[in-house]
Amino acid sequence: MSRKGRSAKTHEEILDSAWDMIAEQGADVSMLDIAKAVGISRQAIYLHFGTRGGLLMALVKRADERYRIREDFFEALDTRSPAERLDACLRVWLTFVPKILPVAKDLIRLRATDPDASAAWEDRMSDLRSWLRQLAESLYSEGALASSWTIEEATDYIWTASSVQVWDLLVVERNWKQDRAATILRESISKVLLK
Amino acid sequence: MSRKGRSAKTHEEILDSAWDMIAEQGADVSMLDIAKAVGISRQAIYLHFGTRGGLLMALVKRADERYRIREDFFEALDTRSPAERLDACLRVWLTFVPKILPVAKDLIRLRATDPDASAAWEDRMSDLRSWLRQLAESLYSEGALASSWTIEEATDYIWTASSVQVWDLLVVERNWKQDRAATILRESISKVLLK
DNA sequence: ACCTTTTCTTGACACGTGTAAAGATCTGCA
DNA sequence: TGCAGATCTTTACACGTGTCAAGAAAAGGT
Repeated sequence: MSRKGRSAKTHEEILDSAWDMIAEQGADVSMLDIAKAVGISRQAIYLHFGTRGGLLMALVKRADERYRIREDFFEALDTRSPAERLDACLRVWLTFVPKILPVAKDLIRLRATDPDASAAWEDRMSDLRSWLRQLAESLYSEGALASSWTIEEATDYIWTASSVQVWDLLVVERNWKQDRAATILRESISKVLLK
Repeated sequence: MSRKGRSAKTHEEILDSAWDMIAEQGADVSMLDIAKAVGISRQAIYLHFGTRGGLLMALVKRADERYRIREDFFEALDTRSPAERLDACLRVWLTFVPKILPVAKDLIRLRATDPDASAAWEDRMSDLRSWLRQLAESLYSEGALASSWTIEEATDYIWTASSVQVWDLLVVERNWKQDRAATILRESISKVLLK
């Protein structure tokens, strides 16, 4: 957990404050702002999380566990009908995306300048893609995938079309309601991939 | 052009160097790096472009004009058959996207912290959406749009699905070849939108 | 050649991230 | 109680963006 010999209490307090503040103000929140809110020094945060990217990554991973994204996804992966399986998996993921949106956006922004943040995010995306690959494989092996798709391309397509970036464009930039965005993304991905 | 009483020669030299350096190293290029390459002081760049976001925006706008994106798009908009029209417009746009990708990515990154960059980019995206809206309108009025789509939603969907962000995910993150990415995006957008 | 205006440079500052080292404080335990 | 180690603070620095003001240098006209 990258906090060699650090207080678990302070650790959690930082995460709690940071989550709330970033949800409200995004990239405008400085490390000093978060430190002040917790009542500690700026450097204490660096001792706990290394960099801003490290803090954001810890927030994402905590959310992963709290919302049981992995468990819910694999439960959806059990759905029998291919079409319903794709729909169920996308429902799970698209329910999770808005929850981590502010933190994930800032993390994506930092990837350009923070190699550690970049590696950690890529690692997590690699996991997500392995789940989506299983989904694509199951669709393929049951003959549900439209003929022109390979498993790899289908995986990448789902990954892209249901990404944080796409969600941000529709919901934040274009003010789509969350339900509407989720519905259209699920329907359009199904239409593109399935026979 | 935001360069009240500044040398046009220096202005162009900055743009030339910045374009090349950002194409190669993206966000790693500092304003000082660019200044050194041109042989001027860091502050001279700020006198010409205000901020890093201003410089990037000037690069994007110069590319808009050089590659005649607007003209080419409206020429494609003249295509008679609805399906071919959508395809032609997407071809034009998706040919342009990779050209501005490095600069656009950095600009998108800066939006979170630079209000001017944010406003300028949003302004440009507003133009693009007005073009896409005309495309969506023409498809709608000729009955080519699948029944569930409104003009506004179709516009936003095309805008999102053919965005710089989506291109980046497929081509940069997932190493898709440009042709393959363009083809799949064109085909999938057509499949989703058209009857 | 001279003077003026335009253009660019220099140096300084505020604020952000990230790193390092030294000192203070708090905690558990003998 | 008092020590030792863990934890946090303080101070300082390097580098980035962005802004400001004073001055040098180049360009132009007369």
